[in-house]
Formats: sequence, C-alpha cells, structure tokens
Amino acid sequence: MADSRVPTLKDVAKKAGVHVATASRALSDEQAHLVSEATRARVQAAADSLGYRTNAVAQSLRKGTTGALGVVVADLANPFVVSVLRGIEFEARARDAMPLVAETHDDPALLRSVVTRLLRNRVDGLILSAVHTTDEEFVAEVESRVPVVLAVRGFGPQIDLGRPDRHREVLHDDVQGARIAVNHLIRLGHRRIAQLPGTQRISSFLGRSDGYRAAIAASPDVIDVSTGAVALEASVAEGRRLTADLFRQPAGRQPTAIFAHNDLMAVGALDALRDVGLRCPDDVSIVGYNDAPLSDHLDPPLTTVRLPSFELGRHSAQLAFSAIAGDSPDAARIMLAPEFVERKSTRPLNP
Amino acid sequence: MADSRVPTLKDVAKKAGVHVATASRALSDEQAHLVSEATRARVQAAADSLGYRTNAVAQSLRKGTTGALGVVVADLANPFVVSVLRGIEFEARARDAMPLVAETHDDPALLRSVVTRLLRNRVDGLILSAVHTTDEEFVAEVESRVPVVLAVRGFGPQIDLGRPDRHREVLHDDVQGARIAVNHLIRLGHRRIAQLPGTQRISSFLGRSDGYRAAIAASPDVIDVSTGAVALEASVAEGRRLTADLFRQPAGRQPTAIFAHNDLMAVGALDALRDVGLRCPDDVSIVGYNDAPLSDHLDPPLTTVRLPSFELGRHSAQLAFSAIAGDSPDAARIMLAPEFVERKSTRPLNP
DNA sequence: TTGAAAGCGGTACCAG
DNA sequence: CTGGTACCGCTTTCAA
Repeated sequence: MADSRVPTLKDVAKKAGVHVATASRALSDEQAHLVSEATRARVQAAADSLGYRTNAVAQSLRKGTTGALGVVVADLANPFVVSVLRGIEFEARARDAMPLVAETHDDPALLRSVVTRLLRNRVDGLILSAVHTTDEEFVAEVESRVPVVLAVRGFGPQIDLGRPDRHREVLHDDVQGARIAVNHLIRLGHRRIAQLPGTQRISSFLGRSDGYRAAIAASPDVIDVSTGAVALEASVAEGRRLTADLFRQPAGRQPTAIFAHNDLMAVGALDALRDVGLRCPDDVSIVGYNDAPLSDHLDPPLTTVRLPSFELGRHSAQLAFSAIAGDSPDAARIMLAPEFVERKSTRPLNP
Repeated sequence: MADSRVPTLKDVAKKAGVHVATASRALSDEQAHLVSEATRARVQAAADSLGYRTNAVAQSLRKGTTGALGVVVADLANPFVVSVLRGIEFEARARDAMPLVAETHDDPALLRSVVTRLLRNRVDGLILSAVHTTDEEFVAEVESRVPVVLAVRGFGPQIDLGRPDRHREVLHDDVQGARIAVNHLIRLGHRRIAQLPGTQRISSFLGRSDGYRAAIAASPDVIDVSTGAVALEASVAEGRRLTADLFRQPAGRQPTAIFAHNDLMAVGALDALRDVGLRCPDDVSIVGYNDAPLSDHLDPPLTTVRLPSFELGRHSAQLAFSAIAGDSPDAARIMLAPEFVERKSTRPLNP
C-alpha cells in the first residue's frame, strides 16, 4: 500500500536513456513527431513499465491552462440538472477537458465561495447554472477574470426583449413554456386559474410567472386567482402549502386549473387537493414543469413541460469552450424551446 | 472582459513592498505568526486591492498535495448517489477539501478512464462508488498509488463473513435489507415469491440476491418462482420486462409477491402488472429498494428499503481523509443498517 | 522578522 | 532529432 514515490518524467527519461525534454516530446501527441520513432517507442515503454502518469498539476502550471471547466449548479438532486451536466460532460470529453462540479443549494454565499474556489483552481472557464437575479454584479466581476457562460438561469426577465445581452447565456424559453401550458388550460375551458410560483430571484421562475401572466392577460374572460404567495423552495411541501391556501379562498376565487412552476410543486398540489376532497383531473387540472422522472407514473400521470436539458448542457459547453479558445463574442444568447407533454392531470372543465 | 493578467504573489509582494516569501507567509494562516502584524496587514491590503487569489495549481505542485478528493460514482441521476455525494461534500467542506466527481455509467472502461484522469490530477485520495466485482485487480493497483475507499459497493459477496477485509469500504447491509423485505412478505402470508435482480457484477445486487435467497431458504414452505433472468440495468423498462416474464409462467409459478432490487424496477413491475390485468397490492405485493423520491407518491405508494446514504457518504469521506492523513488501517469495513419502509404496495396474501 | 534561493514536475525555446 | 535551460507561481529551508 505504500506509495514508493510516484514516478516523474525524469524517472522515465533516465530509464529510457534520454533527456527529460525528449521524454516530454515523446509522450506529447502534438510534439511526438519531433522525435524519432525509435526513441518515442523507448520512452513509451519506459513510461509504461514505471506506470508513469503525467502530473497534471505541473503541466497546468507550466502551460498556464488546466483543461478544467468549472460548473456551478444549484441542486444535484434535480434530475434536470444532471441532464444538463451530462450535456456538458459530453462536450468536455470530446475535448479531453474535465468538468469540476460544485453545488450551491441556492445559497448566494455558497455561490461566491464555490466560484472562488474554482477560480483558485484556475479553471479555464465557468458555466454558471445557479445564479440569482441579484448576483449580476458578482458575476460581472468573475467575467472579467475568466470566460463565463450562464446556463438555464440568466439575470433579466426573459420577456424584456429590449434588454441588451450582457453575458453569454444558454437558456430555455420559460415565458414560452408557461404560455403554452396556460393556453392549454384556457383552451380546455378553464376560467379560474392559479399559479404556484417559485422564487422570483431565479430567472426561470420569473420567466414562468411572466409567461403565465401574459397568457392570462391575453384572455379577457380568464381570471388569475393566485394568492400572490411564492414558494420558498420548489418542493412538494411548498406546493402543498400554496395549494391549500388557494382553496381557503371564497368559492368564486378557487381555481379549476393550476400551473405549478415545477413537478414537485405539482405533486404537492395533488396532495393538497386530496386533503380537501378534490380530485385531479376531475375537479381540478394541474400542469407541472420539468418532466421529472416518474412524473409519468404518478396518480394521475402529470401533464408537464419538458426542457431540452442535455442539449442545453451541450450548447453551454460549446459556448464556454469557444470563449476559452477566444473565438466567441462577449455576449450571446441561445434560447431553446420547451416541449409540452400532455398526460392525464389536465382535462376539459366540467360543464 | 479582457484578463489583463491574473495577479500573482509577486505582484502582491511588490505592491506591499516586501519579498514574495514574506507575502506568502503573511497570507498563510499557519505561517502568518512569523510575520509582523504591520506587514501582514499591508500584504493583505495589497492582495485585496489586486483581487489576488492563490494559484492552487502552483501551491499544489509545491506542497505535493492538492486537497482534492476524487469521487467516482456510477450514475448521478440516482438520487441515492447524490445523497452520498452530499455526505462526502459535508466532510470535505469541513476540511477545506474539494471533491472531484466523475461518473462511469457502469462502464468498466469509463471507470478506468476517469480514475486515470483523477490520478493524473493528483487527487489526495479516492472514493470509489462505482466498482464492479470484476474490478478488484484494477482497484488493487490504484490502491498502491493513493488511499482508496470503496463506498456502497465492494467486491466479495457480503454474506461471506470469512472473507478478510482487503480494502477500506463503507457499505450498507444489502443482505440484511433484502432479508427484512422478504421476511416481511413471508410474514404477510406469501408463499410464491420472486425477485427482480440487478446485475450480479454489482455487489449491492449480489448482496440483495443473497439476502433474498437466505430468507426464502429459511422458510421451507415458501418457494422462489423467479425466472433466473437478471436485469441488464436497474430501470423501469427492465423491471417491466422481467415481471412480464414472471407471469408467462404456469399459474403455480406465478408470484403473489415480488422483491425488486430497486424502486425503478418496482415501478416497472407495477406497469407489467397493469398490463396483465393484475392489481397491486390486491393481487400482487411489491417491495422496492432505495426509497427513491416520489416513490411515496406512486400508485400505490411503494413499500421499500431506505439506505443511510448521507451518513454513508460522511463515513466514506472520514475514512478517506484519515487514510490520507496516514492514520487509518489499510483495510476496514463499515457496514450501515438499512431501514424498512412499509407503505401501500404490500398487503397480506388473499385467502 | 525578513530576504535569498532552491525546487516541485513539467514544457518550450534555443542551440547544436 | 536531441540536449540544455529557463521558468510557470508558490512554499520552505537557511541565513542574516
């Protein structure tokens, strides 16, 4: 179990009877052509027999680049996030880069702390998927140090088209997703609709709120019976709480359809409905967001909005790597379209 | 957006009017006492004004230790894995260490590739939570280079108590978990029982099979009507396939209770039951494993086995860090107890 | 208490 | 095609 010292390039060179510089060239794909095939093979053999592995730390110090890409996410327990990560990993692997993943739990202090750590580790670039709208100043400062791509979440409201792009960002269209979901409910005949909004510090939820309100506003005979309360976190418990509050309102303000800002809250809504003796979809229709795993196996299977998470990850990484390579503008916005998934938790309004 | 060059310690020293060595001491918690308070403050001020951040790459090269802990998992989409990760993160944070997480998707080639990459990056230690029973030779070699802890999965069958510990491992007791689950079914009166086994290359599933068989063997009037087929992956689709096969057997070999090796397969079993017109739990009882999110919101809510995932992560990290510090034996086994969670997918056998 | 200098393990430029 | 050498940014003896 002892280490017996990890072999260095010097050991390899000695064993192969060449200078370290030669050994370095022999083992480098880009420089191997500068070396005679015979010595290259000899060095390779020496390296293999010693179990030599390049010290990436030394290599990074010398090269001034680490091949590491910092990735900051809010919550790994969110399957959507994992899918984004895999898109990033896919692109990273193709470039032999290494994603360093850190989690913030949506704590602004933790965001600063993990970004700082990543920066100390000299990541070549950063993909931030955990920003709050209040983090723009901090991020701007980070951007002055290293290429940054915002994924999933941005700063401004998406609906504000006049706002110039100040960052590189890859988002999905939450305004559009919410609009589709709510229009679906309206088309089914629902006239009293409520939303279960996530915190408005997160642009995704901000966008969904905007889309929700836009859809309602476009239909004069539809009223928004939301309580105005916002979920402290996008959880089952909060969805349940918010929904329970909805049904404490007078009958004329009780919704026949609910738009939840994510599937977990939709599940909480399902619970709350059961609590007050209402059934879904018979009495109340529910739409979720994100298409979480098993949401097709709930009772009833959940109508929801699916996001192109893997592709979003890929685009984010592509943008990051091209920024690192220096051939990318300082600001860019890629907006991906959501997909509506109709299942059994929505149905036409009872006559 | 330009970098304008990242400030180094030399820049800080120059600005503070001291030698780099002094600056280094001033900024180091352990050495700051060697420096006069006045200069320490001056250096700190210079560092702050320049936005200096220690170059962890250079620091690691010089110190010979990176403060990084490699963590290799099979599947980030498995919420249980995320919980283990958080336990690790918790301990790492307490030591100001940085987990580097890599995923294998249960591909042995990928395991080798990610471990190699982690080793090149000179992680101080490694937590492996993605090994197959066939990886022992490879892992032994890795252990000769760096402290390794096996988490969740080990090599031998857990039931083989005579087998000496050859590694550091932190496992949960799968034999016991399966035994409890199956005994529960037996106590409910079920006499024809089947399991839906995951691949036996993974010690967790191997242990669950062993526990399953042990429980059956201990009850002479109970018969195992499993087909012998094994899931290619622990997914809904495979659970469904295996269960469908179960009900293609003659009536006398059709189970009234099923033990699935994880919750996803249990969900697949639920699907298959519906396909053949059977109901759960009325006709067939089902037990899952892992207590996945939302398994309490399925139809019916799933009886399952919960694992102490966060604690498992913590123990793994503690063991890893003490091994890194050099005060830990080369072999050790920590075995954590599972917890049975009874919900609605199991009930007494119909008379 | 501070400065000088060596060196961690590579890479790349310059000679030969 | 190969060797010599400087240096990436930091830490750490050793002297002063």
